[in-house]
Amino acid sequence: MAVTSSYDALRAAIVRGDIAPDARLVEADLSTTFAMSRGAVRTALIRLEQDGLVVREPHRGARVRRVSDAEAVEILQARAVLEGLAVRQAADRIDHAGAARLQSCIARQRELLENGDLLGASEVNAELHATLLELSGHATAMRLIESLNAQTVRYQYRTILIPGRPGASVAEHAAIVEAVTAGNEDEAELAMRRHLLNVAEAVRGGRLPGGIDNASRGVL
Amino acid sequence: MAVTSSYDALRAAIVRGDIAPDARLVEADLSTTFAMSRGAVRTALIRLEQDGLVVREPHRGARVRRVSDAEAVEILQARAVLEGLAVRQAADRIDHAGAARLQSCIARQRELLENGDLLGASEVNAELHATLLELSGHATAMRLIESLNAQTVRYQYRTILIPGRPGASVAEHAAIVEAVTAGNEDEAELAMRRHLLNVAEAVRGGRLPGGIDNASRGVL
DNA sequence: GAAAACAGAATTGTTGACGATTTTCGCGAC
DNA sequence: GTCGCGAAAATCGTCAACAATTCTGTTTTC
Repeated sequence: MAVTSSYDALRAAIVRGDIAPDARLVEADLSTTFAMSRGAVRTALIRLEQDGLVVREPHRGARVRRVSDAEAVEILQARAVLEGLAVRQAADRIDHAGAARLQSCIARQRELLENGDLLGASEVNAELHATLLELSGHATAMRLIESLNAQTVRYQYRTILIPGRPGASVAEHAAIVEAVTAGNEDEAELAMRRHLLNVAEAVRGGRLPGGIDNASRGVL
Repeated sequence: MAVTSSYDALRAAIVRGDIAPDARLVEADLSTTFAMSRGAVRTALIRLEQDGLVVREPHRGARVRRVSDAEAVEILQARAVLEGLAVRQAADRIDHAGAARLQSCIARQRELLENGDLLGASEVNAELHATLLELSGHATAMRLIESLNAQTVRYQYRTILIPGRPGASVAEHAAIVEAVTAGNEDEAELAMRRHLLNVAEAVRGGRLPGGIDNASRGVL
């Protein structure tokens, strides 16, 4: 079984939201909670800083980086064009097996949504994006998108709570999959960009109704 | 003034090409040549690994990462869409001062090229791209592109040696600047993508001075 | 003569302790 | 009451030494 390095463990904790933004990351504390030497924690923090998940100030320690709403929009814009590139390439080299996997995602997401399972639909959402990336075979785009996505998972749960957004999302996904399976590169890229720019717009403008904002912020 | 950290010094040496790809980076050696503690060198290597400039294998040390031709193409494709995003935003918020700076780049590049100064033209090329990024104000795109560019500077000198490429390049740059100064977002993005995908095509097909066959492929 | 086994060298990884810097907190002056 | 000031605590940064691992060259054995 995978010996979870201090890096992986810390990364997962931050991405998952177990550690809140701006929370201090004291090397000594982490070394005890993760049962690892301070040196190991230190290198993990350095790597995480380069990942953009952590900020370190000299002699002042590390904190998990808070990404502002404005920056989340920027990140989604970058993802939009990069995933556009990926699906373009996916459309170019799509085969029957790949198409089947994509269709499966769509079907399951639609079903989960009809049952009101927002969380499950969100998971399938991530799976769909991951599948598209894998089918693209574009290692560089994959690496960049993975890195960007890690910084904004916190926002996933906010956008999915915006009324009407899940329904629109599934329609947009269907359009992407349709274009990819048809081998239509231009349309695939366009559909992906539309989709992610819509999400960006939701983050930018779509202030969540009332107190749900704070609630979701604390939750994950 | 700026105490060049071990990280900056090593990074510059690798990016500049002073240290060849696949060259071993022994911590003890580096610590003496850079007059810094082994610990500092160690953290620098970790950061560089996360940057994608260095690979480290357990107990086997670090080497500067060699990027294959295929990967260089991928990186240029990623840059194409990201810089497309950047110039789109630059076109949105362009002003007189910014337009003047861009025109200056074009004029100087054209002049240098007429005098046969390929190296100078290449420098102005980098300056133009940097200026466009700065004018876009898109911090995220800037960060990503900077990181990608550091990995492929080695290829700059190969593409510029391909007959006909510098001339085409200046024309493509002019098209980009024209679209940006005109505030035409769609055309700016398209022109930038055409430009960088042409460079990618030159890297892919143009095995050094041998094949001039790179016709502009239908793009987007 | 070739392959396996072994010893020595080279290099990385880890640990613990110590120095440096920032932050915190108590205390006195105004 | 609060503002400044200094000492103590907390925390990071660095260093040297040691352990662990891989590499290299030599020797042994078949």
